Amino acid sequence: MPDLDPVPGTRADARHNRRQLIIATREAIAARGLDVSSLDIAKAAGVGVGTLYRRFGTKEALLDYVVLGLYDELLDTAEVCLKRPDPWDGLTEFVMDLAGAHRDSRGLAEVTAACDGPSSPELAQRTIALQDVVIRLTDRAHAAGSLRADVTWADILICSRAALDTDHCLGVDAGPDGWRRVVTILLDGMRAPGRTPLEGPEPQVHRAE
Amino acid sequence: MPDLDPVPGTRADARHNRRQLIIATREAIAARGLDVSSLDIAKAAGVGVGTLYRRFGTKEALLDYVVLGLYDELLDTAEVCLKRPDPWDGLTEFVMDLAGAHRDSRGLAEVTAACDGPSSPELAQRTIALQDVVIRLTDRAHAAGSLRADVTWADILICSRAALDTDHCLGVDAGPDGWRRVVTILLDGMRAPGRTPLEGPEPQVHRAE
DNA sequence: CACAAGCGGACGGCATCCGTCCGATTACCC
DNA sequence: GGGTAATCGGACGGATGCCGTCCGCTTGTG
Repeated sequence: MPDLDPVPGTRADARHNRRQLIIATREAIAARGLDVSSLDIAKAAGVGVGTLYRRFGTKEALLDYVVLGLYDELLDTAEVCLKRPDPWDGLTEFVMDLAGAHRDSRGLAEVTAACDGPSSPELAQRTIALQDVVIRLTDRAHAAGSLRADVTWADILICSRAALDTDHCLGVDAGPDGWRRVVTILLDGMRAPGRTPLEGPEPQVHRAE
Repeated sequence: MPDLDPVPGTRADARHNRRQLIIATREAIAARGLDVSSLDIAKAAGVGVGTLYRRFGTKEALLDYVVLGLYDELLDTAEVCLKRPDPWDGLTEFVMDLAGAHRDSRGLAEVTAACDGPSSPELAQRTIALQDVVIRLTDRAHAAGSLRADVTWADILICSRAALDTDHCLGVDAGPDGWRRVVTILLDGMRAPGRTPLEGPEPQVHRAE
């Protein structure tokens, strides 16, 4: 959780409020997505809306800052997975983690789904870094022969969103960890050798240059 | 598309407007979900809001009627799948169809995800009927030995929501039919014999009695 | 202890939505 | 073809929600 405060000349209460705002924003976008009201965030942080705008200038800026933190955590996890001795273990762990992160924060899920590319240069940089790690994870698993050949790294990313909305269906309740069953089934379907050939075009990449 | 008009004594223009409203509502909730404004629906139908309320009494009533139609279509597809000679083919076709239906109508996806049970007795009846067909589809596939034993019929329902939000992730674009790749991978993961055991509790059922 | 920095939340302005109501229009029956 | 009752469109009142500012009061700090 990035809490270093970039404005060291501020008073102690201001720093404290800044932190509370970040924490509250994290929780708010996790639960309700990016469409949170300034008032909700401020209330949850125990401050007035004025303080939010004084500390961050814009609601937008606050959200950007928090989302960037989430991306950085994602990168950390990904690099841990890359260090696993078994390529398949590393890949599956990553997919499970990314799926979990998406589920843990609706706001994060909304940002990774943005089809017009990242909103800020910082986010674009993290996106590319994440893509690179996923490519390496996938290459390793392909080389080891544990991942079916027709599954691309882009499929891996797409599939890690599959557990997003799988809590209920037609009266069935998957329970709090039900999404893990879905991801497990998916991963089994990805193991080499594949059985049903994947048809249609592979997912395409828009690299933000 | 259910268009029989339940109020035969009405004038021709009234019947026509009623139909237009139903069509417009279908398209509106497909694209934007259940949270559509009366004005949007009326505009798309080429009528005034007054007509909407005159024909259906409530926005709620109009939505209910349209959703019920979607459920009935779902039931028809399901029963077609049940008639396929190969149990595995029938099951996979159903999962693909249900996933597609969820994707085709955001409104339908919102209704099937309702965790507090169906809102109307009519919907509850359709829900149970659908569950019954899925149970039979699953039993057949289990009996034939083509579906791994630890996948339950409830898993089938849950998994048919997995393709709901899989269009983009971190700059990757799955394309218009990309979701089919996800479902295909899932179905491969469901084939007997399973490889990674499914842990955790099975999805639970809330039968609306 | 003085005072600058910081605080809370009321506020004006804007957008959206619901469901009603009424003057104008039109389908249908004779 | 004409009279009439059914129907229509959309303006409207009332309600809600959100943004970002502004100002009188509070508080940390040198």
